[in-house]
Amino acid sequence: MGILERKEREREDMRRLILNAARELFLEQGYEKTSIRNIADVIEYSPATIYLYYKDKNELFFALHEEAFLKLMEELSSLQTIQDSFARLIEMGHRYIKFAVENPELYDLMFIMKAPIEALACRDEVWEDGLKSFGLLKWAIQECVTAGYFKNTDIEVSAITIWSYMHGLVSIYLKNRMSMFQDNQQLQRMQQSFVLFTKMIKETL
Amino acid sequence: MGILERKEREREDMRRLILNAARELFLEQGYEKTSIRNIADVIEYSPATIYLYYKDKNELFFALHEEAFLKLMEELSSLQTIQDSFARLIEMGHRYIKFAVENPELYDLMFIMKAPIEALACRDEVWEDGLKSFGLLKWAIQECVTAGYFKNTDIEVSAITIWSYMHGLVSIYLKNRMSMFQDNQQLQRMQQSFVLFTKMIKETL
DNA sequence: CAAATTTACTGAACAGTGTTTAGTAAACAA
DNA sequence: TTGTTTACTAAACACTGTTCAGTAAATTTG
Repeated sequence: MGILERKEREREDMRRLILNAARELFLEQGYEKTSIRNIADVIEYSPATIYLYYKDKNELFFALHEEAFLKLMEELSSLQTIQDSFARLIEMGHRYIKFAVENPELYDLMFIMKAPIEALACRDEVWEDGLKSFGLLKWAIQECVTAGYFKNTDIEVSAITIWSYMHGLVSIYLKNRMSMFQDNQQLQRMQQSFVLFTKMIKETL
Repeated sequence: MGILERKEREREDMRRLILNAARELFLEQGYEKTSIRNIADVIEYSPATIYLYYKDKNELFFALHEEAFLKLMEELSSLQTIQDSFARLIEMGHRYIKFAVENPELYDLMFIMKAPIEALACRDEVWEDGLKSFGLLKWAIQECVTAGYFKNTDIEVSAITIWSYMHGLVSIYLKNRMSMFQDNQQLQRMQQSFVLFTKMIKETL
């Protein structure tokens, strides 16, 4: 009975095909200007076909959101090689900013847009990707505590605080709310602020 | 020649009428589910009429965004009465969080959605509301420096850092990315984080 | 192998969206 | 009173996400 397996394979292939087209369009022209019909055009299938593989647009963008988390985790993976735990946390911050600036649409999908979270909600599942990356941050902080860099023991609260700062910084930038600075100064200001924040956590966490 | 003045008044009235309807619908059913046709229905005019008073949807939501800033500034106005400059800055933070939690749609409009900023961009004006409220934050920080609470003299960088943290905290919450905590714990965690952050800036800024 | 059934897909429709335009009726100016 | 401007709208355009009846091919059954 290899037929069922082949059909399952073909189904996965089709899901990939759709996802690849969706990603392409999404990344090159943004979420708002990407329609199911556009995606259907690219893969040369009818729009209705997409609904045989993804329940709705939210599910489709949830799948992309998962991919995005995979990419972020990949970019943070080589972090374990850094010995000093504080340096590691700082490098984690650098890469988080880099990821957000280089992949604004993916960042939006991961941490701002409703669509993926709505997809989760109506299947009432937990936000595993979020949990996992938040876990990584907590781990990095725990290591700093163990190494004696941080005294504060409530790692969860420390993690929220650090993540809030990081998310705020990049999303103010991504959503064009840094227009009080010249365009060419914005990234510089972010760097300056990041340096200040690292000093803050080093001295008081 | 009182006719021209009356017409101008009528024009303003109509803009108000549209804006009130838009605000009502927007606040009770969200941005995504509010259409020009819905607004037209409420005020009992044709959809096309709205376009005689607002260039497009972006302009309409820019007007609401301005209102929202007025409301935030109002909520922060009675702050000047607080004598101690550090206590004042902290209270400012409290009220910022309160505003965001109580007016999630307005907060979205002010700091996350593209629409209002796009309206600005295509008229190439500066983001005055943003500048003004950022100015208020800088003022509050300057007062803390003057009073000897803060040593750090780069107020602009301090302001970005504090605002980033505040914005991150509330927008993670508003965009439902705090699901790693039970629903009833989320606001508590935010408070705990805020307390930690106040300690951080008190000790190192 | 032929017939019956399942699977994969699509055209067309539904109910909406933002926006534009041609045309109309009322208000105003001459 | 005539001519012109103003305020408004019906209808259309080009879209959107989503559903569903119908079709043709693939697969299973007799």
